[in-house]
Order: sequence, then C-alpha cells, then structure tokens
Amino acid sequence: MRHLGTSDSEELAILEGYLKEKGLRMTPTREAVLGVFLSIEGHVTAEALFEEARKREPGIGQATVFRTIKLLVGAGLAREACSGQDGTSYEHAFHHAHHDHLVCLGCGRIIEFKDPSIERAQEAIYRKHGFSPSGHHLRLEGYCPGCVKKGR
Amino acid sequence: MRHLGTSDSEELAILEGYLKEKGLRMTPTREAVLGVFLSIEGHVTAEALFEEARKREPGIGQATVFRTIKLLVGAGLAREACSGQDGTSYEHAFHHAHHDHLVCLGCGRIIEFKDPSIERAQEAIYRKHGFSPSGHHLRLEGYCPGCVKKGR
DNA sequence: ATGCATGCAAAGACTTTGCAAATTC
DNA sequence: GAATTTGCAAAGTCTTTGCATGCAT
Repeated sequence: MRHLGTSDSEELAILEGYLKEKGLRMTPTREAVLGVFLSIEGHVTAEALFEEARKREPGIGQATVFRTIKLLVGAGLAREACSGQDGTSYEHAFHHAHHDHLVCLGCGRIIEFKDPSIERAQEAIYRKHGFSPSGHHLRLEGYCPGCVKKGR
Repeated sequence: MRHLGTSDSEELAILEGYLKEKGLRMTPTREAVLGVFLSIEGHVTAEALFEEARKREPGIGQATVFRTIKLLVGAGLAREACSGQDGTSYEHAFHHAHHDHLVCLGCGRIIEFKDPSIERAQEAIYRKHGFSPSGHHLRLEGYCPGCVKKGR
C-alpha cells in the first residue's frame, strides 16, 4: 500500500486527535481512506472513494468507506458537497479555502469559485438579522458554454 | 376532492400547455397533485406530497406522484430545492420570487431573504464563466440572536 | 382503435446495520 | 484481555421501471 506523504501528516494528526477524543482507534484502513480522500482534488462520491481505496486495500468493504467518511466529516476534514443522483459527494474541508460551486446541468462539470463581494454581502445579511455565522452553501446552476453550444 | 381555485388557473394553464406540447394529457390525478403542490408553501418532499395527494385522491400511487413532480419541474412550475436524508424536496418555481434562506442551526428557524447585491454578483459569475444561468441555491447557516443568547 | 396514464409490485440505487472474526490499545 | 473495527451480507430508504388495466382522444 501507498503510505501517506509528509504533506498529509497534519490531516492525519487531526484525524488521530479526533479519534482519540472519541475513544476510537486509528487503523490502516482508516489511514488508507484518508490518504485516498486527500489525494483526490475536488469532489468525491462515496463510490469513487471505495473504488480508489480498494486499489490500496483490496479487501476493504463499502460499509467501511461509508463509516470512515462520516469520521472524516466529524473530524472536520471532509464536508458534504452535494447530493445528486450519483449519491452524496464530499470535498476537502481542512486547509481548503471555502468556495462556492458553479454546476453545469448539462454535463455535470463543477467549477469552484470564490467571490469577495458575495462573501461581504453574506456577512451583511448575518449582521442585519443578528445571526452568528456558521457556514453557507451557494450553488449556481446553469449550462456551460459547451453545452449551450450543443443546444443544452 | 378539492378543486383548484381561480388563483391557480395560471399554473394549471401552464401545465396544460406543457403537456399538450409534449403530446401528454391533463388528468384529474395530475390536477390534484398540482393543487396539493400549490397549496403547500415552502418546501415539500415527495413523501409529503404523496400523503397530501392521497387525501384528495385516495387511490393515488407513489409512482404517479414521482412522475407528476417531474412533469411539474419540466413545466417550470416546480424546482428541486435540496436533497437531504428525507429525500429530495421541491419548491414553487413560478410566480414565486426567488429567495434565499438563512437558517438557525439552534432552533431550526428559517428566514427567507433576497439581496440584490448577491444576485448581481451571481450574474457576474455566470457571465465570467460563459454559463447560461438556470437557478441557484444559497443557504446561510448560523445561530439566531435568541439561540446565541442561550449559549448556542 | 390507438396510445397515454395509473396503481401495484418488483427492481434499482445508495446507504446503514447486524454480526462474527480480526485487530488495536 | 477488553473493546473497537472490519467485511460481508442483509436490511433500509428513496426513487424508478415494468406491466396489465383503465381512459381519453
């Protein structure tokens, strides 16, 4: 199996800390799933994570992947990105600047972006209503240039 | 069964036009599902729609509700709102000003708002990437003044 | 007559759960 | 050694599909 690189050691430490705090254990399987997750940029479905993880840990089961994803979310390393018809997909949540999504309804392409003026406007909304901010999701849907050209 | 009110006649006409265009037919069942959908403010899950529709058309089947929702979406009357663990929920898409949501994670309160500067910024994002806009979802999460005071 | 619509039940896709064996601390 | 983790398979959700019957045109 491939080992986690040094660049992943911080995430590994976070997961270990989270597990210890919960009285849970670090295992090779969990390390492998974390490694796969960190090696994939962008969004991963549980299915994709399972396929990749199986290359490193051939005997791994789907259930373990699902269980481990929940741990990663709990540890603040992963975040639910969106639920489509391929199931829920996840994205990096640590050392990964917050961004929003522009999704093509034609081909499924996802573009990540961050817009300061949107962020500022959101802060204003929170202030106006006296809310303490905790997080947000913005998803813009439409058709990309390619799909528009093809007639949706 | 309850009949559609005059205020719903515009939506009814839209659905009829859409169906005719597709070579499909308007039926009492479809009218009932539309009526139920229009009578529910906010978000509806397919399950809730089924339960309500069954009160008006006792023999209606789940499959018909699912099939009809897709027609409503196709006709531009409904829109997918979000997919959670209760399944996908839908909201009104016609004559229903677009709005975004500010959600309190403490008490579940939902405040609807609309912010012109956010809308403008979103249009700019679409233009910048050459996308043809189709819709968006913005959900701001946090804690409302009351919950903050109570210590989350 | 032709073909769409419906309800039922079966199938499908995605996720969770139960359990005995293996592994970790 | 005690308790957690794992893989497998079964069960659970939510949604879609197949099909015979019923209706509309």
